[in-house]
Amino acid sequence: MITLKEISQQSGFSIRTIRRALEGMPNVSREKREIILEIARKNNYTPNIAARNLRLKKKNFVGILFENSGNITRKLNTTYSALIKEGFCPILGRIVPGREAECKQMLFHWIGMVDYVVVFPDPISRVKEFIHSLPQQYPVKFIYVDCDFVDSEYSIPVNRAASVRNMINSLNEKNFRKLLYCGNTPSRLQGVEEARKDLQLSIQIEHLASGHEFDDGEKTGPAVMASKADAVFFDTDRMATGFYRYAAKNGISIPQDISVIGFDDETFDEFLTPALSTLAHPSEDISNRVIQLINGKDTANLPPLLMSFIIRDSIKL
Amino acid sequence: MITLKEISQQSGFSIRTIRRALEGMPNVSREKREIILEIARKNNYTPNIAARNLRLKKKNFVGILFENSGNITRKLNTTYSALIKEGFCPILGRIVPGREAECKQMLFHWIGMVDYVVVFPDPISRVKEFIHSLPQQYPVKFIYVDCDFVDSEYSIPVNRAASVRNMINSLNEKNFRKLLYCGNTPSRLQGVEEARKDLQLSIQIEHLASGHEFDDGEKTGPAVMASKADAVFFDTDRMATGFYRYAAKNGISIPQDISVIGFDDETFDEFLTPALSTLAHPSEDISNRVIQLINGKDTANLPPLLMSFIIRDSIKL
DNA sequence: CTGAAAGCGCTAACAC
DNA sequence: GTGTTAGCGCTTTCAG
Repeated sequence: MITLKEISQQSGFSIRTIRRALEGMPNVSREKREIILEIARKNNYTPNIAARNLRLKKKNFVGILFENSGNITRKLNTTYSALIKEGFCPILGRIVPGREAECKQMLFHWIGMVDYVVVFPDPISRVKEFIHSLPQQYPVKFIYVDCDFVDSEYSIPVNRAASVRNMINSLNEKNFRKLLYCGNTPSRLQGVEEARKDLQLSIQIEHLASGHEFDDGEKTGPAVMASKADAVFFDTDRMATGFYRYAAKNGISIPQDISVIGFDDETFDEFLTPALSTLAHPSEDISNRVIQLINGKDTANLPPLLMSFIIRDSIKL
Repeated sequence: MITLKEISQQSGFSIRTIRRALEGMPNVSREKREIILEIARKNNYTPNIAARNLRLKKKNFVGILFENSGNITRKLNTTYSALIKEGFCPILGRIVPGREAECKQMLFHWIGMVDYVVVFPDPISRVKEFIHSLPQQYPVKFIYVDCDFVDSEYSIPVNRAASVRNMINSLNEKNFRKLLYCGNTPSRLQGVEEARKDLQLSIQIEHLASGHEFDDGEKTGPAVMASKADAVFFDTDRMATGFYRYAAKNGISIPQDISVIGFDDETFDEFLTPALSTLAHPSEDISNRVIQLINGKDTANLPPLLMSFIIRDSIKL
């Protein structure tokens, strides 16, 4: 890895001249420029961005912390690309429940590299306290995406309750008779309540409390079918996948016997059989707000974002 | 973000003393140490690692390039954790087919930050030329994991053919009559051939050429069933998932009617119904070799790694 | 047209 | 015990 200084020594010109040549600035004689460019090319010169940032007191890196262990979700991917497009360099880091220490060590390395860290907690986070404790510990700004348990000026809120309400309204318009909500998340429950109260619905809604993992989805199978609902809405796509297993084992056809709706729009949803309908995070909107925040704009007064209802084969139309 | 210099100014002691206090070194009087620690704590001092690395000409960051767009695979996760455990800081970056420019820009930022970049190509890579071109362009060392199309002293080879052969041998021992291999990948084909030649097999093997995406798996459905094989082995888990859809739509029971084996051990495999059997990458072995390489050990003479055959519900025993 | 030099935040050799 | 200083690779101001 050759440096400006070395190019300067090899060529005999000053560092200032090297830079002028490399940056294509005027005021360098043709011959010198060519000599310099030749040396740079031959040695594969690339500037040391760490040194540049140090000098400029400016940081091109933006941290992205995400919790979901296996999947890089759609919203994260969109933000990642948007950051690169804006000239930043995203660096990804995982938070794994039970391995918070790893994450701390990583953040420690990030100091001096990043001004901002975008946090994407799991829709149902298992490391709330840890995420909560971050801002006090590191001299960087944390941007919280769809994270209702942290209050910060750098928040990008998503109104999940309103999104659930809209989804229920849509089912109602499609003449579904009875929806069973399966899970136990405040935002979803609130959405269900809002739908019941605010809208004139003919659809009947019931709630079945349960966990929100794969196994929970499978376990609720008998109760779901006993409810005689014609549609079931789960807390997570994982859960819905669990219910798929119950259905497969018990001769239940989706969506003929019951329509299924998940939450999150995980990448595998469309590869399930039948492809899973779900509520999807507003990836584009999120990445736009992230960019705005990093560029110093105040987004505190903007309204919360909404998720969209993605209808796939798991819904009987 | 407070710096050593500022602590020095606020306290009136020299930078050297500050460091000694902060690092817990001897030769600082108790009172001074306490004053210093107090200032540091109050201002939340964290060292600027970028500056430290610049000074030490040492780089704690290790890049990890991965191609698989939605999933962070098991082998990548294991390496990630291992690196942190060893005191390095992994920074993740995606390669997305069609977006090589994004990746280049990212790598550009990494220069000066990293000495090593670990590359995890997709099992069936769509950016071979790009990956091939990397070493010539950036002054860092690229470590290639299970990447048979690049030849480098920093390679971690995985013998996929031998792994396939072992899997077939195992099926043979379980008294399967006929295996259909579905796909079109040289390494798998070679494994099939080796099994045929080297082993005394009673199992019959046929090959059905096809693509290796989700849709290809679904499309091969009729031919797979027509083959009367009692087990089918696909090029990828994605493909196997596609075949699951065909099975679901056509009343075919897995594994009663046919056993299914994938390749990759994607995170969603165990959530499919039935849970998908597959060949899994040797995550632990890979991460160990990565660490060895980064620590300057020569692994060129070590034997290639082997994948393991993970038997789940999709195989009839 | 070209060069010298300061300084970003940190570490470590060397002095007192 | 404590302070001074050079230098990592880069950018930029100022002087010729």
